[in-house]
Amino acid sequence: MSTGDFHLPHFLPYLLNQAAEAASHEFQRYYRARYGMLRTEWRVLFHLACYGDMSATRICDLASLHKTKVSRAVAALETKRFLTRAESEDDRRVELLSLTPKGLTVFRDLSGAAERFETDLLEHLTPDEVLHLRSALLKLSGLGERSLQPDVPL
Amino acid sequence: MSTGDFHLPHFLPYLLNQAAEAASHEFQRYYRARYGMLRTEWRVLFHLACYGDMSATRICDLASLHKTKVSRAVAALETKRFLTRAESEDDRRVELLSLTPKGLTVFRDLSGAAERFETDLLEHLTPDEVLHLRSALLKLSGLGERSLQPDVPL
DNA sequence: CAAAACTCGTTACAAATGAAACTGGTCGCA
DNA sequence: TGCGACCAGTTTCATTTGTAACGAGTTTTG
Repeated sequence: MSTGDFHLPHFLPYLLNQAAEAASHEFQRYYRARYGMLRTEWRVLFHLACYGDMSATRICDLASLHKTKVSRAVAALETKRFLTRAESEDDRRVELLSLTPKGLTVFRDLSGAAERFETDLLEHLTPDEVLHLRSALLKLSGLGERSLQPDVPL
Repeated sequence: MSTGDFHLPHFLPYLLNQAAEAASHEFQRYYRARYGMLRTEWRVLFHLACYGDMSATRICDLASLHKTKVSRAVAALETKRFLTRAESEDDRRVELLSLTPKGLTVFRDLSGAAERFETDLLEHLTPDEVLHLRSALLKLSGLGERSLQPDVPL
């Protein structure tokens, strides 16, 4: 039958999702098995490790995550003693999140694993392909703009 | 601070996920608002429309979806009268799924919308970039192999 | 041809998610 | 100063998902 000329594997949102899931799969198994972590948890951890201490809201902005998700991830990471909170002195609503040494160690383990998984992934692409791929994805994701926002806007 | 040289927006699984979510967002709003559909539901619908009638298990294989997800999506689509089931004569465990005319109409609407959203997305990329992008994503997704499997293997 | 092993699809229960209400805190402005 | 609008982060509740067990049917194998 095959009605219409729409071809599913050419539809970019679909293709992107399939590629994203396939690409994330091994890494996900790793951090789940090893630290019982959820996706949002490693993301929060990585944001703190890569960009330094910051508030939950700032992580929401950088990672396009909803604040409830981040709130729960922060709670989980605190329970695991991977981070600590400190009330900001400027604004007592804000909590400044910092990784503990333990959290930092976990980050180093995870980022090492991440790099290995990524290397495996990229094995099937030429370096040139990888370059073009990242550039295109960066444009699509809108990740470029966000990271330019200053820490304390205006 | 910025510990380690790991740069999050270069990590492919992360980048892919961000791009995938950004790319899916508008389309998701559309099918949710218009038909109260979930992601798995449109995927099932599209598989039937693009590849013709098939069983739930075959959709699982093609789309890398878990059978419970597909089972629930099929139930929802049946409730909405977008598809019907017919017990296979060869094997009474299997249900052959077919779109109703109504389901087909919905597909035509959704695929039209999908194409418009995709066009918008691709506006920021050159045709050449798009070509490379799709090719790389296809390799990463493993979607290439799956679609080659015959309907009745061996 | 009967019992064991396997497959299709559903269901039941636990865990994760999303939306909205809520708590405590800050800011603007009369 | 005090009141209303706004913001950070949490909690609650409904929805969605994942896992494991299940019922019914088929295939294998002895």
